[in-house]
Amino acid sequence: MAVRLRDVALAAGVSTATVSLALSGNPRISAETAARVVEVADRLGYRPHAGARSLRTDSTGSLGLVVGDVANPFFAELAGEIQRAAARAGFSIVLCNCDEDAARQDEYVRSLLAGRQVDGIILVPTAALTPGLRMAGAARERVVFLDRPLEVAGDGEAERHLAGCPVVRCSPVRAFADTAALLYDLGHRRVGVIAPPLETLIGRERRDMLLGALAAAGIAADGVRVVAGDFRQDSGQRAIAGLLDAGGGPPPTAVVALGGPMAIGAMKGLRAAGLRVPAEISLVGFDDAPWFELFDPPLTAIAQPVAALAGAAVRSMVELLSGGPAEAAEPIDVRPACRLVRRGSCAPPPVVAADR
Amino acid sequence: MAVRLRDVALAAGVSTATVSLALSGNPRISAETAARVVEVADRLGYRPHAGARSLRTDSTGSLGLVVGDVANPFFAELAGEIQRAAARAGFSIVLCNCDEDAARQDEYVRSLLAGRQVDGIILVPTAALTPGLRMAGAARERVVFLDRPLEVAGDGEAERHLAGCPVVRCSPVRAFADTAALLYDLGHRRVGVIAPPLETLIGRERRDMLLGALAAAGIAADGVRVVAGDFRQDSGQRAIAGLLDAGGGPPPTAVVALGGPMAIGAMKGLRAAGLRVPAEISLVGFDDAPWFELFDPPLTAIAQPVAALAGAAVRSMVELLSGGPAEAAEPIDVRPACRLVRRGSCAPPPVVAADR
DNA sequence: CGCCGTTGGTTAATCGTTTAAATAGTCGAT
DNA sequence: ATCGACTATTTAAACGATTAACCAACGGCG
Repeated sequence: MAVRLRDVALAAGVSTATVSLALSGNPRISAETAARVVEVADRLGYRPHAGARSLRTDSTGSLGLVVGDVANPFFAELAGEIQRAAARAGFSIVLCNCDEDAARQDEYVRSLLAGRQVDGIILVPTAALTPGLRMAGAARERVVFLDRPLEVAGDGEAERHLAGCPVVRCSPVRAFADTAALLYDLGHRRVGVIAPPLETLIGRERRDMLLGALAAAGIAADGVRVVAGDFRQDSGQRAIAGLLDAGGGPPPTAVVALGGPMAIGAMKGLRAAGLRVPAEISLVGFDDAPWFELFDPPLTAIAQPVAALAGAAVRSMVELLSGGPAEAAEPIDVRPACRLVRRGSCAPPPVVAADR
Repeated sequence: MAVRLRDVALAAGVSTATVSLALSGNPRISAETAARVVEVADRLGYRPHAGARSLRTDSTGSLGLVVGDVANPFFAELAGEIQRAAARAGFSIVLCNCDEDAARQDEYVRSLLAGRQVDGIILVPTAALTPGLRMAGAARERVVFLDRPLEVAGDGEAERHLAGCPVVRCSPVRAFADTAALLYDLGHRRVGVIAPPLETLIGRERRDMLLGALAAAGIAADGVRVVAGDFRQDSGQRAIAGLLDAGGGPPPTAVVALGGPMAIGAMKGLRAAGLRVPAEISLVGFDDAPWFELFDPPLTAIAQPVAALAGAAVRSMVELLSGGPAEAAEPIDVRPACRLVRRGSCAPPPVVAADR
């Protein structure tokens, strides 16, 4: 049923070695023979048995992609772009949803890598340094971190190596500065921040960057209130409650949600709380989607250059696989950077609530 | 570096055969030996080399998932659910975006299957019967069609077999009836339909089912106007133009878009045309998303039971792989069926435009 | 003529598992 | 003691591709 190398060899009247070499374009095979072999091969519809090849060469031509959940629109777009970029580079993608769960994430990277199911893994890490990742780093495994940098705690052997895994992301500092300026100019002085989990580096990093930007723009630190979510939509919704009725001073007049689905949750939360956006409270999201413009109100959000990110990730992976620098030191900051796309969800704070 | 079966055998003081048998739970191995082997195996962190296993058993433990584009929210959700269901069944998923392009789709099914990269393919077919699919069907390949049934033109050998591939979907008739009733009751008598490509069976099927429902509800056939899209967002937007200024009678007072992203496009198109939804024109989409409720207005749409669909698809695949009926005749209609989720995008037609 | 280099190809070993077939050991019955 | 009939384990043969090592044929050259 299946046509094997041997069948092609038989049909072309040469040895299997010749077929293999010819198909891989080895110059030791004469042009005529090569041509004949190729012709026969695709007349028979020959495709090399992936397993056999993988056994022999210890490489599979596929990459693992481990994300929180493809249903998250940011990941969906990312997955699409990565698959396309990978296909162009001759790789296929095996998709894994870890549901933002560290244990599941670990299990996926371990089993994909250890079982030689893939040549490498592109990982959008969900959590801080877990045992599995630590091991992967220590073993100099083929992992590229995407979008979220990973914490390197301590300075043991394992950590040093883990740090060596390439990290691909893009800088939000400019977009944060724009956001801060926008909010300040509109008159906001109290802003709520829905951050990613603060146990993770990315959580603290985004928070700190945003806080820095707000401060630089002139919004006093004691005007900002931070609550952490877990990247999921629900956590965004819950966070709104926390932001709104936490004891102490008056509630924020603007909220920025620092992770895709959390912004959607926030919008639902705000609506549930009976607050009108942007008349009574402004909202900025992170990770854009084309249909945000159809929201009520159209959601202002910080967009990541997804295609560029995806391209850089697979490029980085390919390089890593072809013996690139295992000790790649600095995160690769992809250009173009994140950018703020202004839509309708930001407006001046209500007069009664605005101080000064 | 990598720990092989032999390493485990050595460490446990038995032969490789014993290890293999023990790990697969073969009762011919004594309980004590088995226990020892298992213990050693996971102390060493042994994972079988996927390629080697695949070579020997001619099965890979992975399934191909070929869709139009994961960035399409319906596919994104589907992909997530399928990956989870597959994981539960012990399969991993290799993801392929064919960008709603028939040639690319063909290429993916051919290369995945012929190269034994996957055991089977779950396919949301993008087009009518293509040569590649015809061959796949003829060769009794491991393919399950999902969501969109496939046209079986002619009655040659190839077609008969292709028809044998299982088809998993869910019936929209109830939801269509509800839609028709809703529109009728609101007073609509002229409705525009944005259909999938009419060269495809799914396109004609959805159109005909909807038209039937509209007629049954009392909306005369000459009141409905159909224009086809290609499932992509842009085509929905363009379709609106076609629906609106096509010569002849007055424009529709309601539009139903029969495919995910096309509804979003339609909404953009309507807005671009300066029409207010639902005051001036009503809109119903197909394929729901949780954030449709945040749209302006909240988009009424027909939801497919995605998780059920995904579950049925992998179940069907597993059954097929374990020697199920290759001649599986009828499409498997998944329960629960599609259902109409009413939100704010439908209202009575404007009085001036409403006839009678 | 004999030797060498080159060109174009083949032989055979190998990758890590699985599994049919062979083998050793044990026990009971004769 | 001998012969099955088990049981637990091992031996060895695949699976299909890649590739190092080998070889034949042919010219050119001293």
